[in-house]
Amino acid sequence: MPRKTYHHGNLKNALIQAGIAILAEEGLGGLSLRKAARRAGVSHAAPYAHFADKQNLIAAIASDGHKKILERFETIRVKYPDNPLRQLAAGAWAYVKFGLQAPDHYRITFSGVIQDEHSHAEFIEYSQRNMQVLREIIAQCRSAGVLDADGVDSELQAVSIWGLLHGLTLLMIQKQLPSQLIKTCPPKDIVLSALQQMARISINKRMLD
Amino acid sequence: MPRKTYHHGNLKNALIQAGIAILAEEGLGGLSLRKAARRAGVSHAAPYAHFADKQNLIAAIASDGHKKILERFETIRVKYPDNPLRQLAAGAWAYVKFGLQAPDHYRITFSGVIQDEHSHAEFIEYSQRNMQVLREIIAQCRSAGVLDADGVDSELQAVSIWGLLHGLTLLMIQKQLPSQLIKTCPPKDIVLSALQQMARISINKRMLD
DNA sequence: CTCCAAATCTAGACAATGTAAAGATTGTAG
DNA sequence: CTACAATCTTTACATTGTCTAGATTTGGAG
Repeated sequence: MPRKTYHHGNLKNALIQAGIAILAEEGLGGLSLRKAARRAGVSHAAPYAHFADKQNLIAAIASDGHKKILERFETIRVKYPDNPLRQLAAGAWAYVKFGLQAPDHYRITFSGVIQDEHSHAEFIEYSQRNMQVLREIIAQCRSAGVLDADGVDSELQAVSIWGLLHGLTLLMIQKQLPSQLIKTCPPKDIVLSALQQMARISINKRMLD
Repeated sequence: MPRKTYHHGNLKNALIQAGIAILAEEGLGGLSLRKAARRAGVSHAAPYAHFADKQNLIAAIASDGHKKILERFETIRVKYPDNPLRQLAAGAWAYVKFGLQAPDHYRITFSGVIQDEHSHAEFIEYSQRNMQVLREIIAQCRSAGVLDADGVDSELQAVSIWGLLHGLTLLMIQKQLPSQLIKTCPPKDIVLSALQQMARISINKRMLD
């Protein structure tokens, strides 16, 4: 069905949503500017009024991924305001869960399309805020004495935990973990165990929710 | 310069090497079947005698990545035959270093192109052997008492360490770690710290080599 | 050695894609 | 109301993945 108005009205956002939908239905390989334009009901060159090139659409989709992760973090922080350890546990699981629920959206979010520090300001912004949230949670855990400092710089601790979660998420998404393990051990248990090994914290499965 | 013989002689391998070279020079986005064919000095359809489609060339390149990582592991194992802890430390760093030296080769190796378990037998083979090596090193560390078992299933321990290294490698490759940290802390220190946090092992920087 | 089938390579074609250019339509600031 | 800027369409072109038909070469059966 063709549009009534010549102008779409909200094309930029429609293209981002179309892109996310394509990722969900057809995966990374199915994403194209023209297909997104078709879904939004505009001509194949219309996107160029809003995105300089395909990379910029991808950057916008990646920003949206970071934003969604950030929202989940914020939700958890207000849910357990005075329990930083639970924030850490639940936040970690929420992060991984986003990856499992929207695998290709997650992958594109961390696909490393953004090299230039100056372009894609929104992406940089959200990405840094996510890192900042993790830093804060870890700082609070340390202050509360529920997370070992152990002479480890807290920045290095944050980066290590993030790296761990990121790596496991990708390996799970891409089915690269030993099939033996996958059959006997649900993702949640893998994350729980990994977190305990890394941070030596006393958490249980319930605290991931 | 055109070939002398009608038949290339070793086209399959030449295409793989061409692909790896393209990855090094132009990155993931620059890789195309036709470009690889051009480099090998054959027509654009010649690759189809050796690879059913582009995915199969990618799978072959990914297999090569796994093979190179495996070779590094083996080298380290014969270098420190009776020091499993050092095998773990040096192996971990060798893994990350491969990612830093050949970022896009590393990325394509773990890009998750292989979904079907039955196709791409070579990839599955190498991938499993890499996992097996890590398992063995960890088992030896445990037996030698230089790595805490701590009630953690050894498969989960292996997967966690792998996830950690994989995640950190990607974040470093894609420059997604806080720029503040990058400026003050070389990759080697990041890996060393992460390993110590995860496995609570007593290793120093020298042992990574 | 001969000859044929299989393996390998070329040439040509097609659809999909990213993207540039030129022009049409619409919203809006003055 | 009008001129300008933003938005959108149409047309066009190069690149790419992949298919088909045919040419060349190789290896092995007889």
